[in-house]
Amino acid sequence: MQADTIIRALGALAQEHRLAAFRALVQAGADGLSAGALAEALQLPNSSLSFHLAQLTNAGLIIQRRQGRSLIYSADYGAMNGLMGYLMENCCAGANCAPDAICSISEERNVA
Amino acid sequence: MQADTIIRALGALAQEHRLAAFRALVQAGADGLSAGALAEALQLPNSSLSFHLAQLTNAGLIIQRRQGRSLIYSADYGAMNGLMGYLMENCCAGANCAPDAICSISEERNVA
DNA sequence: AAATCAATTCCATAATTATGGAATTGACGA
DNA sequence: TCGTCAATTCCATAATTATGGAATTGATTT
Repeated sequence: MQADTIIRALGALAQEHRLAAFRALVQAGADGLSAGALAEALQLPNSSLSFHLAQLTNAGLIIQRRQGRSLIYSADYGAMNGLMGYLMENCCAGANCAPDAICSISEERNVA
Repeated sequence: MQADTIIRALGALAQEHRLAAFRALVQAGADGLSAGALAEALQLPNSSLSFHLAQLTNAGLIIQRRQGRSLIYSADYGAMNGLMGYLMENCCAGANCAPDAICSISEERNVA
């Protein structure tokens, strides 16, 4: 995974409304949520939400599909995997991990 | 964990030089690296690196300690755990996870 | 206490990012 | 094909963030 892709993903998540939107989608699972439902849930003007959803989409974190007049968004779990794996790559140089380190988990994830 | 804390952490990581610095520290493990060693490794002016290290410290992602004239930085693995757990909280509403979802891993982490 | 070295803070400039009302695009039902 | 609804794009304004040279702070050696 490219550093640039990772930075876009992190930047996309580093914003109050986008973080809230992403988490709502993570929790919604495969069914996803419409833009309208998200705007309602987050109490945001449509144009603002649309801007934020575009950022998340551009960063590859969420996926858009059309259903009638609505656009349905859902989280891309594969992208999340990649993001976390990248952050933990070669954690502790592969050894001497502190007890609270998560290297073992990141390795598990990288294998998958 | 607070949303605001998470946003600061993500924002701190969403920058080329800070992401590189953080990863170098993750890979360095508990020994850490001095500011000078990092500046050398990343080919950055001291003042710029200092600015970025302050952001990472403020976000709680890295820890500073003094060793003689040098300041040694190291990654805070606990903060990373918290960050990832937060992003995956209630993933898929606890059920129906897609095959590529990482819910099981995030639960494992939340328990720890 | 003076010289030196590591690193930070200060500061002005440059660049990027967020906001929301108004206009527009695309899809559906009568 | 007209009216309506869902959502996006446009755009000007406001706010935040990055950069690096020069000055400063703190710690060490002689």
